[in-house]
Amino acid sequence: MASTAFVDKAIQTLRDNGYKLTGPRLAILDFMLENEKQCCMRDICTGLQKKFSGIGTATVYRNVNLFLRLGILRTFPAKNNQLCYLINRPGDRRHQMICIKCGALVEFSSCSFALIAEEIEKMTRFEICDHTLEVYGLCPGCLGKQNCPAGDKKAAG
Amino acid sequence: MASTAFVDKAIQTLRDNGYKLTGPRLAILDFMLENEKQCCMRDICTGLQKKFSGIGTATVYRNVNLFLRLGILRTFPAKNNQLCYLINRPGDRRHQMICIKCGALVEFSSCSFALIAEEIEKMTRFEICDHTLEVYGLCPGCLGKQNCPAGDKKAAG
DNA sequence: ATCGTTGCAAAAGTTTTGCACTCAA
DNA sequence: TTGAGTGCAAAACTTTTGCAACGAT
Repeated sequence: MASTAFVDKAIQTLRDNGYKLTGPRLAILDFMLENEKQCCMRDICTGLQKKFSGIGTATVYRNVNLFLRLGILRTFPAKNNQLCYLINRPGDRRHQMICIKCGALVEFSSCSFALIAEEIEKMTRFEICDHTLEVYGLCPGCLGKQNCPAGDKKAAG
Repeated sequence: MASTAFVDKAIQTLRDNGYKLTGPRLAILDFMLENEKQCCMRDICTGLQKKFSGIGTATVYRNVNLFLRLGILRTFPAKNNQLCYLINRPGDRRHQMICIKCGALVEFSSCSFALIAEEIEKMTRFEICDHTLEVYGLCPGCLGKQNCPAGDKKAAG
C-alpha cells in the first residue's frame, strides 16, 4: 500500500504550514485512507467516534476543513447530491472510476485526456489548467451480480 | 436564449410526474437560469427572497430537492468545497469548461470521450454507464487579463 | 514552557416538518 | 371543488465557537 506515503506527505504539509501532528489528525487521515469511497461528514464523525472514542465532533470538522485548505483532502459530489470527502492524492489528475453499486473507487491516470483536451481548448477557446474526470459504472465484482440500472430518476413522494 | 426551452422541458417533467406548476417553482427555475454559475442553497434562498419577496425558505428547499430528484437541477462541488446547484441541461453529458477566474461555465459535448472511455474500461475492467468531465481554465475574456495562477493552496488561518 | 489543539457544551446556522390556508388544475 | 403546494414557525439536525485543560514541539 502507498498509504504511508500519503500520510507522510500529509504530515509534511502540516509541518510546512506550522500545524502540529496530533492523535486526532492522524486518526482522521487513517480513517480517510480506509474509507476511500464516498463518505460524507457524518460518516466521518460517526466512523471515527466508533474507532477512536474520544474524538470530538468539533475536532473532526476543524481538521477536515484544515485538510481541505491544505489540499490533503478534497470534496466530491456523491450521487445523492451530498458533498463527500476524499483523499486528495498528490500528483493525481483526478480521474476516477466509481462503481454505482458498491461505491468502489479506482483512480487511474488517463494519459489520453491530452487528446481530447486539445479539442476542448479549440472548441471552447479556453486555456485548460486542470480537469476532473469522473466515470460511473459497474466494477468487475458487481458486473457479476447485476446489470447497469441506467435510469431511476422517478420522484418518490 | 434557449432558456424557454429549458423551462418548457422542466414544466413538462413536472407535469409528467404529477406535480403542479406554481409561482415559486417558476421563480426558482427563473432564478437558476439567471445564475448559471456556481450557487449554493443560501444564494438561492437569499436571491429568490430578494426578487420574489413572498417565497419561503422551506419552499425553496422542497423544490430545489424536487428538481434534483427530477433531474431538472443537479449539484456540483464548488471550488470552496461547497455544494452548489446548477441547471441540468437535457441531453447534456456533463462536460463543462469552468473559468477559474470569473466562474464562466461553458457546456460542451465531447464526442471524443468515447475514445478514451474504451481505454478506461480496459484499464479498470469496469463497465461504464455515465461520466462527468469538468475542465478548469481561463475563458477567452480572462485570458486577455491575466495568466493561469496554477497553485494557491496555502493555509490562511 | 509555550501556544496550538482538544473535548465539551453552548451558540449559530441549515434543513426539515407540521399545519392551516391558498391556488392550480 | 380538491388536494397538492405554500408560508410560517417550530423542531431537528449540522456546523462553528468559546473556553479551560492538555500535549506536541
